[in-house]
Amino acid sequence: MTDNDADSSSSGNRKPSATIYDIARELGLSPSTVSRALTKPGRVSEKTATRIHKVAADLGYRSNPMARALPTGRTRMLGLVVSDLTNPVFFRLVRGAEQACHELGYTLVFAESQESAEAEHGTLDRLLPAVDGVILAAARLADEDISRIAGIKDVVLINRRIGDMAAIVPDIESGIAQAVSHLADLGHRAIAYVGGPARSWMSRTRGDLIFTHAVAHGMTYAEIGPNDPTREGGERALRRVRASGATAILTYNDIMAIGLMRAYQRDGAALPDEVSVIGFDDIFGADFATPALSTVRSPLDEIGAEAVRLLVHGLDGRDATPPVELATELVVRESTARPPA
Amino acid sequence: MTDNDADSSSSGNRKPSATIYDIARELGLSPSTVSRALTKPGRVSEKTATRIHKVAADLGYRSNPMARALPTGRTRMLGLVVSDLTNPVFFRLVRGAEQACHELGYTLVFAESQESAEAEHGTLDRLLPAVDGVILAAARLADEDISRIAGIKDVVLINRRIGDMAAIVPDIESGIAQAVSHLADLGHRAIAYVGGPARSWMSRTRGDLIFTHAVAHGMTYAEIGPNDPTREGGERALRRVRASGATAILTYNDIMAIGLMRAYQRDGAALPDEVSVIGFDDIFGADFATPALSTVRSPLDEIGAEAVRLLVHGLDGRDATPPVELATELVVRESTARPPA
DNA sequence: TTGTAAGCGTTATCAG
DNA sequence: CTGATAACGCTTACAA
Repeated sequence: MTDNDADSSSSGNRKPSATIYDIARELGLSPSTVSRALTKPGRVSEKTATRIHKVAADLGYRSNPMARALPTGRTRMLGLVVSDLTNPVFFRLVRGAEQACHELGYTLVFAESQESAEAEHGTLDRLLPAVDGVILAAARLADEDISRIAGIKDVVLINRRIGDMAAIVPDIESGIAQAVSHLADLGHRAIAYVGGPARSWMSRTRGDLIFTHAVAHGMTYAEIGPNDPTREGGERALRRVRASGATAILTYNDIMAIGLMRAYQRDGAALPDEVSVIGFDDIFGADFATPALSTVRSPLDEIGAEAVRLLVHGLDGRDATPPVELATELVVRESTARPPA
Repeated sequence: MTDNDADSSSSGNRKPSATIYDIARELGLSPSTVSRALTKPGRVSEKTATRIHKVAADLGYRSNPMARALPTGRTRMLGLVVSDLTNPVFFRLVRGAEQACHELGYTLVFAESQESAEAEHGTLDRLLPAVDGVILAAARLADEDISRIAGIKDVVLINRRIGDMAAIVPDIESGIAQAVSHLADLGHRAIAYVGGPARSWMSRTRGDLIFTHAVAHGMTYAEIGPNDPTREGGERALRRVRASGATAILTYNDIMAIGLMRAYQRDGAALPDEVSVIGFDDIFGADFATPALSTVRSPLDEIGAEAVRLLVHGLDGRDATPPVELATELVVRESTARPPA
């Protein structure tokens, strides 16, 4: 059996990758010296260190993260849990998180947690033992599930607060204030908020803030929901939205806004002349919807990155830096206009 | 309850999770028996097996994947490498892959490989030792880089062929045939293809196929590219597209199509009256662009899932099932019409 | 500065 | 059917 690596079936007999033992043997050193040279700069003589690095490179040595994780208890992997992989909101989040991980030398692992029941036996349970900590961007997960997870691993929440758990939440009020005064300036007097899932902390918070600002502007406020945070959710809300008599609608997120607009248009309504709509997040595609969607933009990438930093900060035992308040802002596009006369 | 779980800083003194030793001690058994009971059904007496499972549940035991990976050499993790996390094409791919992983008891890990240089030192190198195999959906990765990776771990390619490496590629011809005859039926005589990155196997393949079918229909064919596979790439192609004199445009992907349409519209062109455009993939948002984009749809979810199945199939030493040919199909929406008279 | 040896949680081999 | 015992690749006291 000669070393046939060029075998067509890629699986099978691949030569095992080099270990610190191979390097040690090659150099007549002890494995521990090699280990030190590779991980603890300065704790090994300059000379041997360079020799070791050279051989390591020659052998194409890569440290085995599993083997390293055993004695240290640290895998240098982080989990990111989202509620729906298909929701484009998460992609900028993922992006930011992935980049921060990269900078910090961590690897990102994903999971989708459709419902809390799923969380019990699903991917999450397989994921948890493999990571050092978890970032939770799963609006639909129940508080109890999250507490359970927090009892096992370090957790950072995104867009949600539970007690004093570490969390990254942008300053939503800034964007909402802008949105509501924008609407007021246009002459709207009646606002409706199409909410998301009942469980969603963020949906409630947005609703409350919109309410406060609407009232401050002497506007009327109606809340419609809970709804699925999906396009269909937005579409299905149409009748109740119409019934509210509002001329300006804010939805829990952009997808719902897009769904709602589609439903209006199918109904023969002219947008934005008949109603103004504003979404949240500024997801991919918001700008090429028709009309282009005005929205309260969240700095999703930074949120993802900050969550990672906060998490590894905590992991390193450093004091959890108080979460930076990231600003949100209104992006005015074409879905808002004066109310009908 | 002295169990002070409600400690404000979540990090710190978490109680170490139970091991098979804990279970063994509790029951006066040997660890190996516990291990068997938990992994090899039937190789342990019914009675002890149930006792073990009970205690395991009571103790909240989760097997440690790192520890398991060491003796077995298998981490039960799969890597998914994409070239741009921000590209919505990947959403559905990821979705499908994640689900298949879930079913097979694997965990999915992600990496973004912007360029091959990056692949050398970046996330990929940290990822590789941690996974059993990799799915490559990175059109921009050079063949050599891929070969290098294939020399280390099992690889399955997506939307690309290199030699006889395992790959999942849908039957693009079916969709292209439909697209081109659709255009021919509408009366178009001149087609242009706005290609993607020079390195992209898929871009070339699509171009070649379009060419063949265009000629077969007695149409004129022009190729424009290479271009960035982004919205900007599509926008920037406008002048050259116009210069081609084509009345029907196919672009390498949907985002470029959307970019191109925007550029046309900014230029004052009426779509689809002036030109028809067709994209590829049917990404999120294609249907709410204006005009709603006609596109050659790929079964991205299934592609992702099939890639995973093929990969773990190979991992298990079973003969790599010949990749199923998944069909593509034209989705006609509003971006195609008769050419101007 | 370097080497020795123990141990991390599991699986696998071999006896009993 | 069950129990010792030796790996797996790495880190980390503790010694030299």
